[in-house]
Amino acid sequence: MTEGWQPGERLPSEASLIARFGMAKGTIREAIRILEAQGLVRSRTGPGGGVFVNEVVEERAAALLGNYFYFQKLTIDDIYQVREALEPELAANLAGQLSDAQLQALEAVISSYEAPAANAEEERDQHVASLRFHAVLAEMSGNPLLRFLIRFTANILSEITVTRRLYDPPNHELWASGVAYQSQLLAALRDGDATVARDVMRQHMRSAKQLMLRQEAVVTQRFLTEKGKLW
Amino acid sequence: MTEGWQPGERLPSEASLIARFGMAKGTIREAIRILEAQGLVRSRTGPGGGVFVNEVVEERAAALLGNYFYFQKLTIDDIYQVREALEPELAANLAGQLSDAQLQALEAVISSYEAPAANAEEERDQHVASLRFHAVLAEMSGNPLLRFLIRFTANILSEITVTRRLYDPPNHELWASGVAYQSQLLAALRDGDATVARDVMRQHMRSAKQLMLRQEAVVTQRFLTEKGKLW
DNA sequence: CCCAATTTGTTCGTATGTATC
DNA sequence: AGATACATACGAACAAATTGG
Repeated sequence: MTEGWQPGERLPSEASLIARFGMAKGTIREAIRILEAQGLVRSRTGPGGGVFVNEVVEERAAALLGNYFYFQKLTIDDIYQVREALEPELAANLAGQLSDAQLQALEAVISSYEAPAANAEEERDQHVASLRFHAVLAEMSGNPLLRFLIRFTANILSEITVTRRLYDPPNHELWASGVAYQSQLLAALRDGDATVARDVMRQHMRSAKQLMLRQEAVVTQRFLTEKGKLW
Repeated sequence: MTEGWQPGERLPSEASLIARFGMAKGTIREAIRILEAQGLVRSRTGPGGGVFVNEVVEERAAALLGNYFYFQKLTIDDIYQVREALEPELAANLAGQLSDAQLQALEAVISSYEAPAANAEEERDQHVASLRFHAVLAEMSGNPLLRFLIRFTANILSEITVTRRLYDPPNHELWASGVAYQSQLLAALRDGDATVARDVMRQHMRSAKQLMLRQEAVVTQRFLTEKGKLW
């Protein structure tokens, strides 16, 4: 950071770091691992290889933050309290701002679960896909903080849904109301009506929270893994 | 994680990990460093020492997440959009829930900046302390996610304020309105009036945002003038 | 206060894997 | 196909820190 290195730039080779700091290879390598674990650098072997500055990607940041909440006892209530605050804000923010291509992308997500699920596996996939709607929507926000937080919370919920099998037994009510709210929301976004978009999203959150609570409030006692990831 | 180890429990010694995985000492140590960088373990030398499972602490989680936003270039607008959504929710949530001791703790924070600052250094400290009010308030929330997010955003703002010297020149208006809003908020929290608490906090956020944006504009102008860059 | 045992921390030399030219 | 320039891995030795006798 103090050197002002940008993503893609190469750090000095192991050999030169050894010389520069007067330390042994093992020590230097441990230091590099510390940076690598944080997602700040990546290393490549071979000629032209080396250690390179890396822009921390969302997946890594979310996984690292997930480690923190592995030890906290998050409830469905906790997560939805935050979602109820953030999601309507996002909806209002994006109303009238989306291109036709973006609106079509959102429609495509909805269409992936507008038909009733035939079995438990499909039910699970639709559950995850309906949370993916929010991740896709957040992706369209110009606010990196809001975007990250909404995708992170949706991801946690997706994790809980999959690992705790909250999709089983099938909840037709949750499925139907979710599709209805998201369709209404899409219309409001297209119309550019921020107030309606905010209200619909707020109702959507409150409704989903109640239905999820009914499926049973459960804590996250698990690392975020690839399973159930939205990206 | 798969072994179900809890914070405080000891991992196998380096020697046994070397034997168990059939790898060299350096390789095992790099693996441990990866866990340590994430805040998941800590290691101690000496007899009775070793590598221990560690509950990821908030500071570490915030620092790791901060690495992500180091590359995302957040604006004052971005941060306040999230604060405007989350802080009123927290205020409403805590109304009527705080003990006398907690209310007094909040009063103590406010009192640290209710007298006008004498110089720039004091001005800076008061700026930071007024953000600390929100961190202390969030600490009292039973929602770990909401608590973390509010403390994280307040921390980012505190950093921006200090590194970009947003406290200079002194802004008497920001200082006075901040104290007034926080005092009103405290009264509402004591009265247990969630609606008023939410509204006061919302107003506080909107006001603070406007004033911060004005400070930012001042800083930008000063920067451009100092550099002699005109366009 | 010192010594011995235990465990992580560091060093150095060597060998291997991998990607590029 | 082979030389080269990197990171990766190994193993043995030594250093430092901590605890208990």
